[in-house]
Amino acid sequence: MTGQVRTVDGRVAGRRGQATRQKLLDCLSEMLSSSPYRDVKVIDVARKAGTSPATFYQYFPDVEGAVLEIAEEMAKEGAGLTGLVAGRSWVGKSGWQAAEELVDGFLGFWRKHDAILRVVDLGAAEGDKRFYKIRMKILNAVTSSLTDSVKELQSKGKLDKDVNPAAIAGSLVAMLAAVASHQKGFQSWGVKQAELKPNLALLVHLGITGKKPTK
Amino acid sequence: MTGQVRTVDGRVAGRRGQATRQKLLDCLSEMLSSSPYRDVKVIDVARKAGTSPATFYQYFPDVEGAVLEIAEEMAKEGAGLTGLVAGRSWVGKSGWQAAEELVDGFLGFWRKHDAILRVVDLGAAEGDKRFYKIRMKILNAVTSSLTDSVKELQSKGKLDKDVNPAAIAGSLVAMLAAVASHQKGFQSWGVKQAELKPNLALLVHLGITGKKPTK
DNA sequence: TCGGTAAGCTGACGGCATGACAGGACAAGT
DNA sequence: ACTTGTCCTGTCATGCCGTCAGCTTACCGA
Repeated sequence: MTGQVRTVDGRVAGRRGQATRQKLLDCLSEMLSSSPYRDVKVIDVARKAGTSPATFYQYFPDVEGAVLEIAEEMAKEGAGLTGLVAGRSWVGKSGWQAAEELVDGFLGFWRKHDAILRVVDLGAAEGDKRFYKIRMKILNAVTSSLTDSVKELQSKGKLDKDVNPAAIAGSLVAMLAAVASHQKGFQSWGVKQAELKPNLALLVHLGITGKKPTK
Repeated sequence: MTGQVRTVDGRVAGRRGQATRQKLLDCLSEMLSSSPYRDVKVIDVARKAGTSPATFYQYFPDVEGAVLEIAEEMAKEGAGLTGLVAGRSWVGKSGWQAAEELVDGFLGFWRKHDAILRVVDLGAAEGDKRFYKIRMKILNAVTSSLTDSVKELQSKGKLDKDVNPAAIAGSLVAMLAAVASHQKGFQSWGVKQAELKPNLALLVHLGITGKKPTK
């Protein structure tokens, strides 16, 4: 299943090849953090990795292809985000704690991978199915768990029947992602980082349970 | 104040020049809707406008410069979004109506300008202050009004004192923007367009007032 | 009517990135 | 040393970028 790493022209990559490949990915990742996506050139990545453009094209069809690779890697790590929600109780104090930890974990993940995530976001918004799929993979990790939580509360009669669990969960997750992408934006509204989190947690808690949290 | 339109080399643009300039902007706008931002080339825009690349560079320093121009134009229109919130009452049935109309108006605006907005979003996320400023201009139109609404409810004692109005308002607006950018994403969770809006309105209402809406 | 002046446009050019290929360097086994 | 398959790069054709000089067009005052 874990098909060997292959070059563009079909050869299987050996140890040395994989190292070069990885180095190219690392350098690309670094460049994405420091310069606009539109201005990232193959030649710069290759130079940074101490190799030539031709080598780059041996392992990736183009910049986009390499970006997808990095994104895929990140998506694997993102699967772990499920743990932030799965099996959590949303009643009483533990509900508030669940909200806080969800916000914290999510923002941390997004901040860690912000450079690649904004490219994924762009690709998805532009309608590229490959990026779209990766974005879904990450968000689904959280959204589907949250959806289940909402459904459960609904079935216990603690929540109106006419809310759509998936819509609520999806919207809240989208909110977390958006806020994480533009954290700096809040500073111009006079909102500090530390203040942001509890307010996000409040919104999440309100959205999931329909009630104010008991802290 | 309304400085004349000027070419890159300082000449003032006459009627014909402004027409060409506008045509270039229109064509660029169209291209942004149909192809990835990264792949939009000056030569394509020029060809589409029936002119030459050199002409493009007479009016804009580069693609980014032209995009900023389009974005600025849109931001002016975005100022009208204030009307969706300003002077609204958030109590009782009118509160639910306010939430519904806010969601509707916001999603409509975002959908109308989705191509340019995703580029603005990217630029802002990458830390480009010019894009960032434009994004703020649009979001502020709604956010500051919403912030006022929250403050008012707070001063009347209808809302906890420890919530930060700006953080709440900003987060809700970010949510609306994010959901609008990725509306298609919700379909894969089995959420239809029409279902999405009332659920978003519910979240907005909950966030602003802290209470379930009375419909 | 006739220049004069500024606006408007483009052909052409050096420079650089792209993407493909063939051939040389290198490591490992025999 | 020889073979085999991996790995890298020099080189090349192509195409876009960004600039400039110079040509055409429109406007205006005499």
